[in-house]
Amino acid sequence: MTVRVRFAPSPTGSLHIGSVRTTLYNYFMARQNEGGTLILRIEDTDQDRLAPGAIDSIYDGLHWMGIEWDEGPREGGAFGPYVQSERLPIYQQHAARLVADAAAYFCFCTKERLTQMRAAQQARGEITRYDRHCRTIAPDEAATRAASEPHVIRLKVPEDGTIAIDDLVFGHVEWPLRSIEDQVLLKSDGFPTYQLAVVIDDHVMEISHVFRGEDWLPSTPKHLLVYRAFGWDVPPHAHLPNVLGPDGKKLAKRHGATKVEEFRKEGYLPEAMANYLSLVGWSPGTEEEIFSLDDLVRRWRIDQVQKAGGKWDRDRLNFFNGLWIRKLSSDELLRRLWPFLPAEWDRDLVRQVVPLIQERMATLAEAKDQIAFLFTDPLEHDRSILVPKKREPQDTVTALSRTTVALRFLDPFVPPRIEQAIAAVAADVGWTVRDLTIAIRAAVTGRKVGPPLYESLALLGKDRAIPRLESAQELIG
RNA sequence: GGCCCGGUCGCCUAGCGGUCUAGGGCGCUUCCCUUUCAAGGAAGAGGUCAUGGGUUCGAAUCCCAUCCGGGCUACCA
Repeated sequence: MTVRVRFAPSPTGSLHIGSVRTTLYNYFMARQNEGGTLILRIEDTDQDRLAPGAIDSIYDGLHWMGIEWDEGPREGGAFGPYVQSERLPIYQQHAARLVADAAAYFCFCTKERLTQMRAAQQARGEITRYDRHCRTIAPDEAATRAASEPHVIRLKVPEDGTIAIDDLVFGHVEWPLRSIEDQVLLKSDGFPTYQLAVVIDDHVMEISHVFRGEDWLPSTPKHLLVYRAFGWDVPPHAHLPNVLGPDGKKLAKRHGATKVEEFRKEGYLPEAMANYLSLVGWSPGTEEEIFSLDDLVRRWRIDQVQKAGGKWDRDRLNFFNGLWIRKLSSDELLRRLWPFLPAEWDRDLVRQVVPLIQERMATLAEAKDQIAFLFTDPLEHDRSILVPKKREPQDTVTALSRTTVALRFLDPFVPPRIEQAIAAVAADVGWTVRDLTIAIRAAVTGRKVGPPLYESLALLGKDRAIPRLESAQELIG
C-alpha cells in the first residue's frame, strides 16, 4: 500500500506547537514507509481569517524542525494546486454533483433568519440546529432561484440511524445521526467549508491515512457523511490526543509560548522539540526516551499513540534541550549560538569559552549572560556578592589583594598555574579555596555563577583580571 | 443544553486479566564528585491506578454507573 499522508494547516497565524506534533507524526508515517509521501496542503477556505505571512511562517517553522515534505504549494506535485483557495472549481463541481444526486440542496436562508432561528430554539430550550427549512423546496424551483439568489449548499443528513468510525487511536466511535445538522458544504461566497474541502481533497489527492488533532473527532461524522454522499471509501483515520496547557485546556497563548518561532527565539533546539513533543501522546513502550528525528521515524508507531491528552511541561522540555545541547559538537554549538550573541563580540574568544558553558545551559539564549563578563568593560560589580558569607569585608579585601599580587607576575597565565597561585593565597590567608574562589569570581565576573574560574581568568587575561580585582577591593573598602 | 472523548505519582508516561509489594523519565529532597553553577553518580520522598458496584480463582487491565475534566456544537478551521 502506498502511504500518502498530509498536514493541512490553516494560514491563520504562525505555527502552533500542537500542529507541529501532528505534522511530526504524519512525517514519521510517511518516512517509515517505503515510497511514503508527505503533502503540505494549505486550508485557506476562511477568507476572513487569513493572516499575512502565515505560509512563510509555516515553511520556516517546519524546515527549522527538520521536516521535509514531497508535495506542496512551493514544491508542486501531481495533485496540485495545494492551496484550497486555488481549487474552488473542484469543490464547486463536486458540490453541484451532490445537488444533482439529491444528496445536497440549495439553501437560501439568510444569516439573520438563522440567527433568529437559533435564538428561538434556545429560548425554547431546544437543541440549536438548522431546521431544514430549504430542504423541501422543489429541486427545479431551487435551481432557478439559485441562479439569481445568494445561497449555500447543504448536505442532506439522514434523519435516523447512526454513523461510526474505527479510529486508529480512539477505536470505535459512533454518533446518532439525529445529532447532526444539515451541514453547509459550499458557502455563499463560493468557497467550500472545511467539511467539504477536506473530504474532497483527501480523496482526490489519494490520501491513504488521515492523522489529525483530536478536536476533529466530533466533526468526523460530518466528513463520513460526505464520503458516503460521494460514494467514496473512507481512508483510515487517527485522531491525535491534544496538547494541553497546565490547566488541562487546549494549549493556548495565555499559557505562554505556543508557536515554533517563539521556542526557536528562546534558544530551543529542533532536536529537543521533536524529541519532547513526540513523547507527548506517544511512547515506544520501552524505557528509552532519547530519540533523534531518524530514531523517531524508525520507532514511532500509530498504535502506540494514546488517547489521553498530555500537558505541556516546560521543565521536561528544558531537560531535553540541555541534553541535546550537550550532544552537539563544539563547532555545531558555536554555529547555533552566533545568532544569540552580539555580533561585535570577539569570535575567537567566544570559540574558546563556549566549551566551558556547554553543559551549563538549558537554552541557547542563556549563553549570553554566562559569558558576558568576557566582553564587557568596565565590569559592573554587584557589591552585595563581593564578600562571601561568613567572611568580613576587611578580610576579603586582604584576600583579594594577596590574589592580585600572586597573579600579577604569574607567567604563563594558564589555568594550572592560576589554580596553584590561588591555592597558595588561600593557605596564606587561612581561607578555604572555596571561599576564595567565590570572592574572586564575584570580583572578576560580577556574578555568583559562571564557567570554571581558573579557565575564566585565563581567558580574561591578566591585563583585564587585575584591574577588576583592584576595583572590587576599592568597592568593598 | 446536546453529541463525543478522556481520567495511572505534581508533570510526560509503561502497563492490554496473573511476572504489579504498579516500572521509567522530568521536577523535588539528600548524599557523592567538585574552583561556583551545571553536568555526572548514588539514594529517597511521591500513586487507595477518579469513585462505587459488578464479572472472574484473580482487575490498573473486562462490564456498568457515578463523579470530575476536556473537545465540538458557525456560511471557523
